[in-house]
Order: sequence, then structure tokens, then C-alpha cells
Amino acid sequence: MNTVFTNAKAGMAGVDKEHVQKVVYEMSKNSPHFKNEQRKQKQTDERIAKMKQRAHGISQTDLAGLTRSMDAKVAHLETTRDLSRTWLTVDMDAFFAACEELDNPALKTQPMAVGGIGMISTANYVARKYGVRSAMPGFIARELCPQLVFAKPNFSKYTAASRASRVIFADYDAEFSAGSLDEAHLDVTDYCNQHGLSGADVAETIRRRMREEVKLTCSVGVGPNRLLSKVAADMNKPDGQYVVAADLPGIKRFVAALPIRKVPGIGKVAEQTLAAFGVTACQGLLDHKGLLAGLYSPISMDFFLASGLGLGQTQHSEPVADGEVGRKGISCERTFGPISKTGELEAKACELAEKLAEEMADEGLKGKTLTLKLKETTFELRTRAHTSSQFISSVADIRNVALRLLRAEMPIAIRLMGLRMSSFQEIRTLPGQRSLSAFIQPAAAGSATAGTEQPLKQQGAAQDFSIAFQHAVDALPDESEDEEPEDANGAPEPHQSSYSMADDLQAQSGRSEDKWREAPLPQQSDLAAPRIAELPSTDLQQSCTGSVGFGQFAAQKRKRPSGAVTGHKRTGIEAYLRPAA
DNA sequence: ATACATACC
DNA sequence: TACTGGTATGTAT
Ligand SMILES: Nc1ncnc2c1ncn2[C@H]1C[C@H](O)[C@@H](COP(=O)(O)OP(=O)(O)OP(=O)(O)O)O1
Ligand SMILES: [Mg+2]
Ligand SMILES: [Mg+2]
Ligand SMILES: [Mg+2]
Repeated sequence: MNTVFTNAKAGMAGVDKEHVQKVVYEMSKNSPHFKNEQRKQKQTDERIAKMKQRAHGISQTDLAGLTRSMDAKVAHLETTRDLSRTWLTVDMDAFFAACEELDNPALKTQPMAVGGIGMISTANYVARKYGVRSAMPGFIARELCPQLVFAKPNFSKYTAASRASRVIFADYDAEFSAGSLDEAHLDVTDYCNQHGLSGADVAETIRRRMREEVKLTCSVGVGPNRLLSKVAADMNKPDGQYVVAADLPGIKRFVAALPIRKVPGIGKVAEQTLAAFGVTACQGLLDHKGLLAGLYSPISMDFFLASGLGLGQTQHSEPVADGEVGRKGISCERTFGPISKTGELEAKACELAEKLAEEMADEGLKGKTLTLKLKETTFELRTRAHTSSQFISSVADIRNVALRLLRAEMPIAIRLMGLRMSSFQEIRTLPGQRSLSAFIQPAAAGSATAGTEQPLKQQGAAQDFSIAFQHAVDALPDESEDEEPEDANGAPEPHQSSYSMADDLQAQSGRSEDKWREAPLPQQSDLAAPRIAELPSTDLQQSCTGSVGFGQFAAQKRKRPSGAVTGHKRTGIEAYLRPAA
């Protein structure tokens, strides 16, 4: 049932997947974590059942209408296609592990993972042969590979290597966008034209320079847009490159048989829900567009169709405007041995408040919304938020709000607590004050971007609006297309030395392996990772549940707001017209 | 504005 | 024995 560790990732060719599945199962069953995974899987199964039911209720007439609507959407998307750009996605091979091998070459021939018995962030390709992977707990990895060597993470190495790699990227695209420490997206069109080179030529050059100057290998994907270059970058890992021809036949050839899971944004859940309707390769997203339109939101459909057509971002995002904070949130969370005593819980909240305040101070951030995250010992998640009337940043203010949110949840037994601040005050840039562009990084995480990559969503209920209606509404002209009113210039901030949540209320009537943390480095990207989601469903609530991740740094950033995608012209959306209701 | 789910590195 | 931490987005309420 758990397909997480055997899917869609480089280095898994030739791995005995059945064996890996069995070991993971044997090591996990009976654990609270496993129970939680089962609970989540049940949710997915129920979701699929509801979608099947909905699909069953779609008449031939409905289907015909939905299909026509999607035909129009496809036709429009097709008009946005721009094959004139050349994009490169560069992604380091087994990045953290490779950095560790740099300082300890003996590790190169041994199976090695970066992390500990609790969690692994990545493994070298020798270890991957045994099924060892990112996000796999170390004790399971050791069961799969008893000789596995564990290396402790050392973020300063990774940031140094990343910085060095970015110096290279800047030579080919001064505005490249960083997808993470180990990945970047480059529009090398101008460079190619100026030097009479192909994308493949530049890819070869970058790979050579990376070997020589950074002493690490990377893989490069080349294509007419960022979606294609990104997917292509994984095709010949490690130390390889792959070119998606910049013509319609070449793109169709590449995309048609591509497993949907390879598309960034389609993960474990979307893969399952789509598979339930026979969609396992990207061509299926186009073949079943009518039916899918009856099951997924307009936003998801835009994303699916763009993916099926091989359309992606063709231009970089707008840089972050002056004074704007380049991020949406900042958070700190820690896992520890189970605790439930009031004193211990409050002590954790205080520590996190201090940590968060410190990180915010490093960037001069002040925010209004504080979200407390609690992971129960059962692995179920709870988040509770409060928005203050004033921007806050001090330890005292953060602690006050955090404690109040926490106290409302007790009693509770948890294994993790986290604090996240969002809704930031814009930073007033003082004359002569240069922001931290220290970390070679151009194009700050902007917002609007031309191109097509879109997101997905989740689940919902809204039975009042038929899906057909939603898709029809989505087809209306986009009114907010020509202006960017959002100026948010500012009213001077009211001052108040100390914030108290009580005032607001009145006014309104372990054990953590914290080895994987890193200094808050400037970072950004515009990686537009979709989040799938089915549509409506007459459904009720969801439970909670976990996410994944490792102690990484900042990475993704901005996403585009809404609407359809577009090559880069982004004219309004034509009216597709409603299908039969 | 709040809560939850999904996704990516 | 043991299952991360950080960031983003989409939807419903
Ligand atoms: N789930 C995770 N949790 C924490 N850190 C992660 C996680 N996944 C990846 N990382 C870190 C470690 C990786 O070396 C680094 C880059 O990720 P990624 O490019 O996906 O894999 P990789 O570089 O290790 O191997 P590959 O050769 O497949 O690219 O980010
Ligand atoms: Mg990588
Ligand atoms: Mg990567
Ligand atoms: Mg994917």
C-alpha cells in the first residue's frame, strides 16, 4: 500500500521493490506512524469512492458538454505555446551525499546516507541500489542495507557548494531562479543566440564546469519551457542530460507516455485518484479531459491540460517588489519524545517562540498571524492560528500568542510542536540599504509569471455549484488582467511596544535531530509546484494528517494567483462556454 | 481569517 | 526503539 519509497525517483532502476515494500511494512506495522498512514490511505480511498460515484452520475450529455469545454480550454492553451525559448534545469546528483563524499572520498564506494537513525535526507547512488531513499527513516534504511554508513548533515558545506554552483549559472542566465539549494532554472535563450550554441551545448558546458569548479556532478534537462526542462533533468540522472525537442512532435513524444507522477505537483495522492480513472500517463490527462473536468476543479484542469500539452513557464517571474518581503511565512518546528505535561508543553512553546523571533529578527520581519502546529503522538496534526491587530516580532509577543493558542488545546500528548508567522509587514527599505543578495540569486521569488505551470488543490464540497458551472465561470474573461493595484503603500505603523493578545480580544469583541537546520539563507525560486485536488464532492470534513519533509531551508516561493495559464502573453481567457448543465 | 490537505526539496 | 524541517498553494468555512 505504501508506494512512497519505491516511486518516481532517480536511482531506483533495478531495485527489488517488493523486497523494499516488505521490509518497510515489517518494520512499520503496529507503529503509530503506520496507523496514521493507514488512516490517510483510507481518506484517499474514500475520496476516490466519492469521485467514482460522481463520475457515475455524469450523463453522456454532461460529458459531451464538459468535453467541449475542455476542448476550448485546450485550444486556448495551445495558442499560448511558445517554442522560442530554451530552458535548462540543473539539479545536483545526490546533493547532500555528494557534498559529504567531497570531504570523505572513501564514502564514494560505500552505501551512504545523510541523516541519522531517525530520518535520512538523501542517500548516494550506491545506497539507492538497496532502496534507501530521501525521507526514509534510518532504521528502515539500515534494515534494507546493514552496511549503510550514516553521515551527519553539514549545511555549511551544502550552502557553499550551492553558492559556487550559482556563480556558474549566472554566466548563462543572470536572472536564473533557484529551485532549492541544489537546483536552478535557467532561460539560456539569449546566451544561445549570442554564442550560436544549442541548449545541449550549454548543458554540456555547465556539467563540465560543475565537475571542474565545484567538484560535483549534476544532471541537466533542456526544453522549451521550465516544466519540460525540469522533468527532463531527472531522465538521465546521475551525471547526465536530456533534451526535449522544441517542436510539437518532440514534445508530444516526450509527454504522452510520461507517468503522471513525474509531473511536479502530482504526488502520491493525485497519482492514485487519477489512476482510479485510468490515467497513469500524461496522454491520459488529455484523453479523459471531459470526465476529469467533472471531477476536478478548473484550476486543476488548467494544470492537467497544460501538463498533458507540455506547456510550462517560458519567462521568469517578476522580481520581488521593493519593500516586499520575499516570503509568505517563516516557521520553526521540533520533534521530541512524547510530552503532555503543561509545564513541558509550555516550555517547548517558549523555546520555539525564541527561535522564531530570532529567525525573524535576522530578516527584519514582523508579522500578524501566528500559527501553532501540534503533532499528536498518533501523528495526527492540528494547527491553530491567531491574527493580531498589530505586527509583532518580539519573543514576548510571540510567546504570549503561542501560549494562549496552546492552552486552548490542552490536554494533549504530542511529539512535535511548531510555530509559523505569516502576514508580514512590508519592509521599508532605507536609503543605501542593500538587501541580502549575498547568496548569488537573481530573480527573487516573484509572483506573476508567464508560462503555464499551474497548481491543483484539494478536496471540497460545494454542492451548490455544479462542476460544469464552475468550469463555465472559469471561462469568463479575466477582469483583473490589466492592472496591478495592489500597491500597499503605507500608512505608518502604529506603535506599541508590547503586544497582548488580550488587548486584541478586547478590541475585537526529545529528541529532535535538529541536525538538519540551516541558517536562514536568502533563497527563492518560483518553482510552481501544483497541489492537486479533486473537486467538489459533497463532502464534509477531513481529518488531519501529516506532511513530510526534512529539515530543509527555504525553497519554493511564489505561485501565481489564479486563472488559466498562458505561454507568456497572458491575454484574457476566451469564453469557452458552458457545457450542458 | 482559520483549518486542513497536498506537494516539493 | 526509531518516521524531519521548511516553504508553498488550494479549498471550504
Ligand atoms: N524529504 C526531504 N527531507 C529533507 N531534505 C531533503 C528531502 N528530500 C531532499 N532533501 C535534500 C537532500 C537532497 O540532497 C537535496 C536535494 O534534493 P533532490 O534533488 O530531490 O535529491 P538529491 O539531489 O539528493 O538526489 P537526485 O540525484 O535524485 O537529485 O535536498
Ligand atoms: Mg538533486
Ligand atoms: Mg533538487
Ligand atoms: Mg510529481
